[in-house]
Amino acid sequence: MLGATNLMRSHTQTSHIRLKRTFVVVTVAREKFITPGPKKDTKKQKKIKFDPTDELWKSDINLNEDITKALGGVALLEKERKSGDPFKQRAYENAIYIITSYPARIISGAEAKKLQGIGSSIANKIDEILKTGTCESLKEKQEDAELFETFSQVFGVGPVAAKRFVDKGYKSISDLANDPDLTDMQRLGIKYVDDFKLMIPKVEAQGLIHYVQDVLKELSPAYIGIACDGHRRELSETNSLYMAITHPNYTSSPSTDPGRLLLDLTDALTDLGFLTDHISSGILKYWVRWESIEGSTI
DNA sequence: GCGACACCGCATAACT
DNA sequence: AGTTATGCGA
DNA sequence: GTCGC
Repeated sequence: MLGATNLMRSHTQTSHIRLKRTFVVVTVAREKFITPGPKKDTKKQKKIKFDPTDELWKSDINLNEDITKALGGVALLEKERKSGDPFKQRAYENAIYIITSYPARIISGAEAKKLQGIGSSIANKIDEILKTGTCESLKEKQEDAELFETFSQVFGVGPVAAKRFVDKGYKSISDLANDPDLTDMQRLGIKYVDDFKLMIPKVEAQGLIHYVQDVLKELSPAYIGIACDGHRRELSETNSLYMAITHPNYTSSPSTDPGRLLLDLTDALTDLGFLTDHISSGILKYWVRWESIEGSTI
């Protein structure tokens, strides 16, 4: 939460809106969420540390594209196989990023291993890539990895579900629609798979924000609703929209909060026909899909 | 060799 | 029925 | 997966 004022600290809600094609997400931030955590101290490093701001690392072209490409494939396979261990995944991404930025041709795994972020496992793979041009494991499972990536694009489908779909033999997103075990969120994700990829131009998002703010004002003039995230950062377009809403009398307490702050708003927006599909809904979080109203200027 | 690598709310499944 | 675990998004 | 203890 940016600029956590006293107001934000005691009571906060976020609303995420996406349009035309649109989605609204509303969350109430808890005190814990905006409390800055402890800083970790960095230690000495004997390995060569990657610093993207250093002139030394400024490389316009990737001199090791064969390596990073193969590693990218291996990373995807690992993700598919292990249903996405986030730490392993990050380790691969980090290594690929470093090698891509490396301003010289890598001629051995040992050379790469000197870099902080590249250990023996990736060093060995680099040797294999340099020797054979690829990794053995890549050849057989390439298609699975690609399908895994495709299915992962669906909102509500994570590594576990994506892997399940691959194992079931599905070949396209349209195949997923018939799966008997889809969650509601996944059904919506399939329905709006293209929709979710659309960006919301700034001007359009502003209209949405004002619309929500007007509805909020009508509920109670004391309500406060402000845009966050991409809008706050003045981006020309965003792929989603968040709002934080609150009220002077509101305090976020899971045990006592009846959730009315959020529900009053979403009920009103639903009655107006503004909200359509409800992705999820709770006391602290409310996600919905919404359509622009026919003839409306927003 | 072994834990850290950020955290949390919600929906749903898997428990008891 | 209530409780805990898992998957997911961000 | 890599790193640091």
